[in-house]
Amino acid sequence: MARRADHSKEELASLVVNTAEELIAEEGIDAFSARSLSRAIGYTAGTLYHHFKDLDDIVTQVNTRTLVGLARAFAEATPSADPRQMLHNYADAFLGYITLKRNLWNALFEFRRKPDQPVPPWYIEAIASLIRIIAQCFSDIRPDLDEKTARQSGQLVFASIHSVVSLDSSGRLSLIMDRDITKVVHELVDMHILAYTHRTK
Amino acid sequence: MARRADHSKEELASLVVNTAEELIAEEGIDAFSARSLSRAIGYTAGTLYHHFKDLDDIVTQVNTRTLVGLARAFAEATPSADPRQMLHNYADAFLGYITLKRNLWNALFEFRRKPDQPVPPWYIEAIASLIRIIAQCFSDIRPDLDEKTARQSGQLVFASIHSVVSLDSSGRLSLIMDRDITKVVHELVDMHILAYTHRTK
DNA sequence: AAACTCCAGTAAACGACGTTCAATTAGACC
DNA sequence: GGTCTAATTGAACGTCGTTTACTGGAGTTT
Repeated sequence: MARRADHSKEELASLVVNTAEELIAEEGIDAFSARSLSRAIGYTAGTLYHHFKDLDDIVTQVNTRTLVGLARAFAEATPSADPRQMLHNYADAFLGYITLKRNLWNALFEFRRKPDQPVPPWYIEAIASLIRIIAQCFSDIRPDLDEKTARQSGQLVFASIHSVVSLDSSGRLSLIMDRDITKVVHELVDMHILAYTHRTK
Repeated sequence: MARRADHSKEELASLVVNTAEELIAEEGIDAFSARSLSRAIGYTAGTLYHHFKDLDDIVTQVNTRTLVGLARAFAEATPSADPRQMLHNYADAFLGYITLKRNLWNALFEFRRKPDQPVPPWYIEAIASLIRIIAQCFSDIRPDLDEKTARQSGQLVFASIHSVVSLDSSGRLSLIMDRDITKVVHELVDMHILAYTHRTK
């Protein structure tokens, strides 16, 4: 078994989170456990609890990375002067990212934290910053509408797309429709653009 | 412990499903287990496996009831000659039903069946019949568009609303927005109507 | 260099989980 | 009453997250 000389406190902490990320990415959140993680890093399960509050703590750190990665994917989306096209480009960035990191993305929303456990605030802030980017496109489409309306549309399109993609990832989209997720997402984007374009207030 | 004289095979089967439904409705799917169920009916856990293949089997039967109940809620939605109003009425029926049966509704989508386990076909058919009802409203709004377009819009609005409601039920809608689910759902309906009304093809 | 303190890490345990199975036992039939 | 069958049990298996008493090596003090 590994001894403390092998890794400093910080090294071990990042070893744990890195390995957790790999395991979840490869095997999915269902196959992830305290014992499989500790086995993978060459320590026993108890050690994890000296460095992290619980498994939730570890998964949350992995999830944070996943969210940061999505923000980067957004930042690297193909630029376009047309806000409508830009919304589609963000959709492609989103689709590309979650396709690449399917299991990690699912972990973000499938991992069941124990009840009452509040969502860490930077989760919310990370998502809010993505929605701000989307809302800006809506503002560009109809500059006459106020900022709140654009933000709400951004939230709606984000929630809709996220949800449909989640359904797809968990294999349940086929309960509702037998169509390609990429097509569905872009159709949703078109739908939101069309509705926003024709809004009266 | 209960003996076989207490319940016939059929009585016991329905006792199991009834009790499972009650337990899930009251405590949520997370608190539901083979042992808690068997304790509630006065048998041991092993007995469950003589009458059902596994827990999945039992939960699936409960879920089927939930879907049937939703179909009834749709059928009992306030009628309206205006297809746009009717879509909102269906949305209200949906919201009312899942508010009433929150935990059962969550069980439908949160219960993790083991991998590769195919979704029972009548699940899909039950949902398809709901979507047909919605698609009819879209057909009435724009009779000039073909049936396939209406059906796809029906699927899209169903998926969007279902997803947003799921996010809300699992407490994760607040990750994205801080708004009342009823408002959001009706706004989504309006948006889909607006977009459908202005479709070009 | 020996003694001492401290704490990272271990192994074992706890109480849960889904599921299986040999043994028992109650009811049905002859 | 005896025999057969099938329902039911209780213990067991291997899993899970988490806690805990103990150990032994590293760093510090004498």
